[in-house]
Amino acid sequence: MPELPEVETVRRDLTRSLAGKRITQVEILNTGSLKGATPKGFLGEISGRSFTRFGRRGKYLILHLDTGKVLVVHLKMTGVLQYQQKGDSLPRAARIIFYFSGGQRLVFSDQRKFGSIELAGDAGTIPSLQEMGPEPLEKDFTSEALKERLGGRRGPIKPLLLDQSIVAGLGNIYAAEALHRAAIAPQRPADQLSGPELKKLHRAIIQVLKEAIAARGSSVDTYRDGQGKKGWFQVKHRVYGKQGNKCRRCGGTIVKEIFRGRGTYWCPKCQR
DNA sequence: CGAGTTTCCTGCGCGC
DNA sequence: TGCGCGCAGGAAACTC
Ligand SMILES: [Zn+2]
Repeated sequence: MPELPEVETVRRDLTRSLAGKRITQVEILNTGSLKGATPKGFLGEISGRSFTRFGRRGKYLILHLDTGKVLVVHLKMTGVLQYQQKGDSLPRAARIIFYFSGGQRLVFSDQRKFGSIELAGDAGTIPSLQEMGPEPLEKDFTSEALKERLGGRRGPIKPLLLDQSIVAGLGNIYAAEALHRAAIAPQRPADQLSGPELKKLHRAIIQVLKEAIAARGSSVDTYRDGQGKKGWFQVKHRVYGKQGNKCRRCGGTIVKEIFRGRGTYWCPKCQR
């Protein structure tokens, strides 16, 4: 599942691959993957254009066109954006393909069709982007900012970490990993976290995201980077997907539980 | 406003 | 080996 580190890896890859390339043609294989324009309108807006800048906000990738318009991409669970050379084999789940003048292509594939590419005048017009919380790797994400965003909410901390309006870019993997590093149980009511615990959590979020970016993300399922290659942070996971294993901190057994309808991985012995 | 529930979609793993 | 079923999950849309 692409979360902040995976989307950031793709952003960096595409920045290198696509700079200065002109789009000659677009092929829409699944119209449901396209938002903000009809297929015909999309072709008209995109053909002949080039990408000028590659941004990210939370798990959204923002591709700026030379017209000033943007493509806002969300990979959701199984979306992949990969740059291919002429002759590379097309992914089975290819949904939208951008062709470039040199014969290369950018392929958006998405097995479960949850992801999308939205054409917009600018990123600010998209409601979910307007409501996005602080970027955890920016300077304004302080432990005070985290506390303020949690705003005395009484619900359990884990679902709140998945709420993009509280912190941008965390998903099931990195919420679990950050809570384990901070030794906080997923069920703990957010308003009962102490000052030191919030500081530890804040630090854990930043550290795990930075380490994951350095490892080019977690390829637990279908995730691939901008070159179609796997990341390797999954081998560094301490709780996510590690049910039945021993906790590296306390020797306890990692469990997987369904909590609030989501798979939740944690160590009941050292996460309190 | 917050909190809970449903929906989207399809490959995979499981049980028989 | 083959079949059918249930599961996984981010976030929008909905209800209470
Ligand atoms: Zn432990």
